[in-house]
Amino acid sequence: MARDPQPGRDDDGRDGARTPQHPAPAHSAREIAAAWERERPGTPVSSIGIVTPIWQLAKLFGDDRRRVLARAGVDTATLDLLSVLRRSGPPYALSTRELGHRSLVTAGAVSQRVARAEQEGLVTREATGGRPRTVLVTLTPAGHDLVEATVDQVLHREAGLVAGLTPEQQTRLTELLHVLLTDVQHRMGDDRLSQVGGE
Amino acid sequence: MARDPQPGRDDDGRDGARTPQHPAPAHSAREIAAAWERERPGTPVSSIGIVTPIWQLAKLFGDDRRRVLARAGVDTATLDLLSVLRRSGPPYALSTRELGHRSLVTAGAVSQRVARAEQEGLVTREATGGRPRTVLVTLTPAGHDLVEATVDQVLHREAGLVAGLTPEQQTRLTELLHVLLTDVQHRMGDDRLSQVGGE
DNA sequence: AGGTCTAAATTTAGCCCTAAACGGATCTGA
DNA sequence: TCAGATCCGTTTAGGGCTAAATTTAGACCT
Repeated sequence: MARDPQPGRDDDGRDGARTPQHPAPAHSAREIAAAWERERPGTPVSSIGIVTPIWQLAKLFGDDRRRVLARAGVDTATLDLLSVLRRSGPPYALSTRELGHRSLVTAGAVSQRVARAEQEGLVTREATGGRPRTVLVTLTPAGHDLVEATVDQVLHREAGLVAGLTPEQQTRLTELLHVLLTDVQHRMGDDRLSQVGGE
Repeated sequence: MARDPQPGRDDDGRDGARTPQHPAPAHSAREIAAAWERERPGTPVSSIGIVTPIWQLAKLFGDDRRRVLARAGVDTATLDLLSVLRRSGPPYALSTRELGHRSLVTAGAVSQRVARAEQEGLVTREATGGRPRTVLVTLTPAGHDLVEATVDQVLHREAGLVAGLTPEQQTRLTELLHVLLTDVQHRMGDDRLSQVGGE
């Protein structure tokens, strides 16, 4: 969720963003937590300061990346697939199972991504007689070229977006995010924890 | 259309494992950056330590929230809409424009969200003869009840997910995320910056 | 060997979103 | 007064994803 507190007084009203359609504002985690406290005293707001900005940043980064890649005629899901293969090094081939693990998407999503990329000649798919049934996805020269032509653009752009933080802040943020991510992955592993926990 | 939490599925008593399909692993930002360096020396990897974990955390939190809410028969987009209205306080009404701003989605998405929620009797929509053409969306008692019945579950669950960080770490992370978010929003405002800049 | 079990990939149904085209009403200026 | 510029909201086209059903081919057992 992402939202804000008060309808009335505000500060924006300036400039008209050029970006496609959507607006920019979106209110801060601080304001959202305050609004819950005001409307529903006792609401457990402690996680909002972390979860909300993470969600908002992911949305902003994701939308931005999609727009940058649209110019190159690729979509983010395809570039993600190709990048994973490219990064894995020669022979640039992985099983669909491995692809799902590394991209955090379901097997069905991998199947569809690969089918689209194969259609465009960016990867090939071959059934190796693995144990139960392993399918190996391999990067084609065209796929390799596409990664080379776009990945620096994306990373360079994103480096610019986080450049507002000092090197020390970037380091500290990276560390904290790493700790949180590791811990969250661990907790999700043992789900059935409190899952919903009721009141 | 209102959907029930967990339909029929009763034939098989045994279950317990909850996680639907997808795996857990996913490589860390550190490994990803190292892989790019190894495969393509010179790749601008400086942003990976920040952007990648943010993206992964948003995915994990989002998937988790969707599963928690599915039990209550709601989807995340609808709860987001209802929450924004609920938090705005009496009379629990906002324009579609304002809704888009606060949820970071396009006008088209707002239109669809409201249409679905209206269909389920969670909000009402009325054209006020505002300036150019303003549509006011108002929370119904049913919508209000749904928020009350679910929002604590979600927030409580998420508080548990970030509980692995010490209070000091949580505070520091909240601060850094806030700074980064503010800065990124500012930079996105003056787009046309380097946009693609690449070579 | 033959029958079942199981793991992996694919297919299907349904949802949500963005971008762009559209529809309508207000305001502006000649 | 009327054309045109604007500004909003809605609609449409198409993409991507999850969850669940389905298919497929080794593995295991008797």
